[in-house]
Amino acid sequence: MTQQHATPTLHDVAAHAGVSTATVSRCLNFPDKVAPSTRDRVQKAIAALGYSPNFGASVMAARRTKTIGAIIPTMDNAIFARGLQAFQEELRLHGYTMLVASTSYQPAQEEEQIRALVARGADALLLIGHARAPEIYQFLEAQGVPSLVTWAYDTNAPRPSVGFDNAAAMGMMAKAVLAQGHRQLALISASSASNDRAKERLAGIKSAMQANGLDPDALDVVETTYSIENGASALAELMTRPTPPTAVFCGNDVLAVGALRQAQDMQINVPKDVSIVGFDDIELAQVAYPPLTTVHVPHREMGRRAAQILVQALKDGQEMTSLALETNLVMRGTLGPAPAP
Amino acid sequence: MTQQHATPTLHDVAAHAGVSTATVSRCLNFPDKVAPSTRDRVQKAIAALGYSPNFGASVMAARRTKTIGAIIPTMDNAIFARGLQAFQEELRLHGYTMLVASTSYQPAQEEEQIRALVARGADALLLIGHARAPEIYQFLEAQGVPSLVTWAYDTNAPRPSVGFDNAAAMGMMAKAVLAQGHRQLALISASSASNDRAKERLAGIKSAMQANGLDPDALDVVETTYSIENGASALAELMTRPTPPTAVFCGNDVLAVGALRQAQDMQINVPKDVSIVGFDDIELAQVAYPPLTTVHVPHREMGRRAAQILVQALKDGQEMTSLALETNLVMRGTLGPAPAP
DNA sequence: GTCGTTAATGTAAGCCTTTACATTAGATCG
DNA sequence: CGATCTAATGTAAAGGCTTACATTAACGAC
Repeated sequence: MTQQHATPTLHDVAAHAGVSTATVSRCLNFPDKVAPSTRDRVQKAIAALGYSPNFGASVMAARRTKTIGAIIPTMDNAIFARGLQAFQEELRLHGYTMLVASTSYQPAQEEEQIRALVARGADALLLIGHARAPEIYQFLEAQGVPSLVTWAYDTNAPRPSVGFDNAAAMGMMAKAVLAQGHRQLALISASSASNDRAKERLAGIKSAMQANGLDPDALDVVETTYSIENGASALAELMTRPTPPTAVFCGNDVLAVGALRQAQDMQINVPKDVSIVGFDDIELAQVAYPPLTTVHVPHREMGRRAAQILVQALKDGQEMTSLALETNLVMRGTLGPAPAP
Repeated sequence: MTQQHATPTLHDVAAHAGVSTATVSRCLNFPDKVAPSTRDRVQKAIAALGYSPNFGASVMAARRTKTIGAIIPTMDNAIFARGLQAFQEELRLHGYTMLVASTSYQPAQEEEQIRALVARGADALLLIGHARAPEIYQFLEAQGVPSLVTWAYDTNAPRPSVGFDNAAAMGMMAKAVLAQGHRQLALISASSASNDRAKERLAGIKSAMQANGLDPDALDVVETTYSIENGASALAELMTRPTPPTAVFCGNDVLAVGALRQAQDMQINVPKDVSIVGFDDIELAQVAYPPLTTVHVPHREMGRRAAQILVQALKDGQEMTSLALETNLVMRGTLGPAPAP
């Protein structure tokens, strides 16, 4: 006749408080739909029994998990960390949980992860960049899972996004570089095939060149994967070409910092002999030596806003509207005037 | 009479394949418990209907979510990113999903997150460091949620952990520093009050000092929060004291890199005037200038192993056994001989 | 052929909440 | 005071899967 010590259920709470299960449930989900006195009683019962709702049951009954999935290329470097942290913090404020998955910049892995998170009950998804197969969007549509693209902003894209104009941001940087007299330009970039941010940034440079009367095709592009090592070897390659660049754009700060280190190793002075500029303004940038001139992206705000938009959409079922954020140049020590020929 | 296009259920698949729901379920969860021919038929039905199991229902029926929570102090810097990435990858291999939450190094927030993840149905938890209120462990015990501590290894601790001996690791570094003739030592560290890693690392230095006939109390400690900025101001403070240190230990690489930058700003040469050493060996370390001498921690392996241990424990219900990992010194450019007095 | 054994499959009882709808009790008003 | 309305609460039906247990089939051993 000993008391069972199974975890208490809604039922137990209801009995203890002398109300129906519906009332307890309402207390939990819509507190102001129940009379204060009843609410009190129920809350006491909950406390007394140490009740905590059963997640599975509530997911099943309510047909939502209060979970939002975020699918990012990588957690390995800091590019996405700060934005994601902000995203998660904001989500929490609204009672949502974040589920992260990473794809190592592989479209196939991304698709797999998207399906996995949807199967896992994600109520909505945060995606990086617009570029992906149309079937994926159809799939999400069919499953009724809203998705928000971030780290990019494109008025022409059919889907909502919160981010910044990668082309304009990099274009701004290109203008600054050109203003320093550089004419031999190079870019170390991620492969632009399946990465629309990379593609846009490249486009930004090219159009700035064009605006300055330069041939955009003269831009020397090395495509590689984002890593310090790869940034280093890309720079090595560039600097040993017949006509080495005097300014090197990098697709992000990680590459830039690698390039910077390589220049150092090769005894090439930055920015005297060659200028190197990055993109993102992550922590690395200010610590590099010389401190990296780069494009500042408001990662935290982007994450916060994305969360707000998503939660709002989930709440009212409305379409999401895109949001453009500002980027700006951070002039530090790695951009200087072009060396005299 | 149009075909309903509701999402198909197990039931539909069973009907389509001409088997019972139990068989379909088994096909999904224990494929080798069903005859190959049946399995084939079921798989075809699944494909034909585009069936995907309902997460909520399966959680409710199986009483597990196949989700493991990871609670880390922060995602903002790279300290935990790499280990977590490896943790997640390994988890995926076993069909588990990772749920992350961060605490900003606040014990209260950590407790909240632990409860949130458990409420959210986490089957197990990954925790950083041993130090937390006993009630939390009791709570986890009561809820039947296994937890594994990582980023620390302590034979004396009552709970399983996979990590490394923080005291020994930092002790090793201290020995190297002392061998360079340094006698005026300082430490920039996180508050050791609720951070056992910090406490252990401090202890490691002190015992090395003792072993060298130095008074451990002569160690000049500045406690602060992990950030580049704070590392910088801590160094500024230390270097303006009446007898500035000749060697500064840092609780992690983030602090060290901040200190390094500050030294630069103050025109203090590293390592000629002062040596600075870090801990963790994150990406930052090799990019700093001069490249940081630090303690290498096998983050990826730690994450991978933690995942394996946890999954195993979940599978067989056995107790977990601790695992100690090796750390090693990475001598780069920021540790040099003590300057002549 | 009979029995025991094992492998494959089926039956059906949960699992615990949410929520549409029904009911009841007060409050308001003509 | 009866009708109407609203707020608070109750009733009970899903919701889709897992799994203990039951059943059946197949195969050898005797």
